[in-house]
Amino acid sequence: MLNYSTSEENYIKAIFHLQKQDGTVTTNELANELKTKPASVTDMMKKLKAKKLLNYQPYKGFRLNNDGTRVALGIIRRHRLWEYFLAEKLKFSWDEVHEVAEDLEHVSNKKLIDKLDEFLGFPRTDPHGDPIPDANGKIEISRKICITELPLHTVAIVSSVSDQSSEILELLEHKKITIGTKLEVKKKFDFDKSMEIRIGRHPVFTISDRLAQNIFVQSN
Amino acid sequence: MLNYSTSEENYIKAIFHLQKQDGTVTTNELANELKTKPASVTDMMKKLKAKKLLNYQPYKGFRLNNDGTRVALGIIRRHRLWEYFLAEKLKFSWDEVHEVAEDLEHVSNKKLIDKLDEFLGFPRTDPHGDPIPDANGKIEISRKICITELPLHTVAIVSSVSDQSSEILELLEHKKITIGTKLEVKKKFDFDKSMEIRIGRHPVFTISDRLAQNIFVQSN
DNA sequence: AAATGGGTTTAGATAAATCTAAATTAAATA
DNA sequence: TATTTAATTTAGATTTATCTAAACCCATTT
Repeated sequence: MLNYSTSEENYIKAIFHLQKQDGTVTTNELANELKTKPASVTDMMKKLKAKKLLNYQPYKGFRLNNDGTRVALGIIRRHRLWEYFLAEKLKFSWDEVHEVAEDLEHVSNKKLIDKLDEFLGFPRTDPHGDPIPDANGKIEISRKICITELPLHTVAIVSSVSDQSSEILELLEHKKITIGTKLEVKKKFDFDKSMEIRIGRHPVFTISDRLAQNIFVQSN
Repeated sequence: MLNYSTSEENYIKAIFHLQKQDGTVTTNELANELKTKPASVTDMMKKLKAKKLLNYQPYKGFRLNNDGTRVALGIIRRHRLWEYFLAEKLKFSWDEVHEVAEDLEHVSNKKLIDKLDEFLGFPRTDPHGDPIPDANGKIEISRKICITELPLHTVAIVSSVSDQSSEILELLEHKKITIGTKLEVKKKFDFDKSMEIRIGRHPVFTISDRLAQNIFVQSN
């Protein structure tokens, strides 16, 4: 099991998150995601290609291969276990864990992570509702759909939120939407794609399309 | 509170440990400690002097000033809290925690460390018996003496071991010497400075001077 | 098919941390 | 005090990760 630099790991993780399903990732997308410059991305892609972690032909975009995916899942496992630890044991609030885990995830001692996993009782999801890969890199494919796709008047349980900036988390807290919240979409407006939702017996209220796109529910 | 690179932190910590009491640290000592080259040490000393963390005149050795000491105590606090966490919560064995903590200590998020401290119940010493600085950088001055200084036939309690290589810890484990062990020096030999010690009602056995110099007991 | 323009890559520079080899200083010795 | 030697510093090179600016590719549009 080779070790990768913090910078390499950040690139690998970002590619994993961006490549979703079948597509490839472009230089600009990645530069934007990592708040770096396209030239830096190209340099790193050459390096990761040389390390055989991704498929990359100049001008054609890139995609993690099997080895790269395995590495990415290891990083995500560390990140999500630390998030769980921070929320569950250290009582960090939901919107603070991501940032701290960004640093902790780069400490890559397998025994540490496996023992942490055991200490935490082998949690299946992190505080945002995202599945945690196991020690072998296996991850539950979460059958989740965005509430923008949810039929009207159907109660569903919030299982995760995708954007993990503290801004969105602050907003969700204000609206009292969290993992496990039961909600129902009452109305959608074509004009701005905003929607009215209801939580339990509380009055109906409005959320923007931008926010709705980041809220997911379990679809089993 | 400024941030320092992993490399800077390793230098600061090493100086702190080497400078003991009143003396200064030399370039070679530090290079040896950090397994680096004297030229690299000189470069870093210029940098740390520019950051006003130490007193340094070319060819005269160096010593942390107040700010440098404060930074060092922060690093040591993080290191020892993680060691405690690893031993107490993750059930790492005594001789494994140091190495893992070497990585974790560089994650320098004050809130993380203060919450970890609280979660652990504000431990006073790490698994090696060394005191943990509090959130303000206060550290108990441990009144400990080396067993080489201990008068004969005086029972004392092992409170810490200084060298934290896995080699010494393996040897201590074999000899059944650990923090809290009650022992008594029965005989010292001038020739090789080896000594015979007794633990509880077990038969007397010999330890080398090299080992003895790393075993400390509380002297209150 | 030629031109345009956005996305991408290359070229060359910079900063951090390290190294080797050479020069320098200070302390010990003759 | 002059000399030797060991420790230390300087000079210059290397690696990693980044940047800016210039060059390049290619798909879409005239």
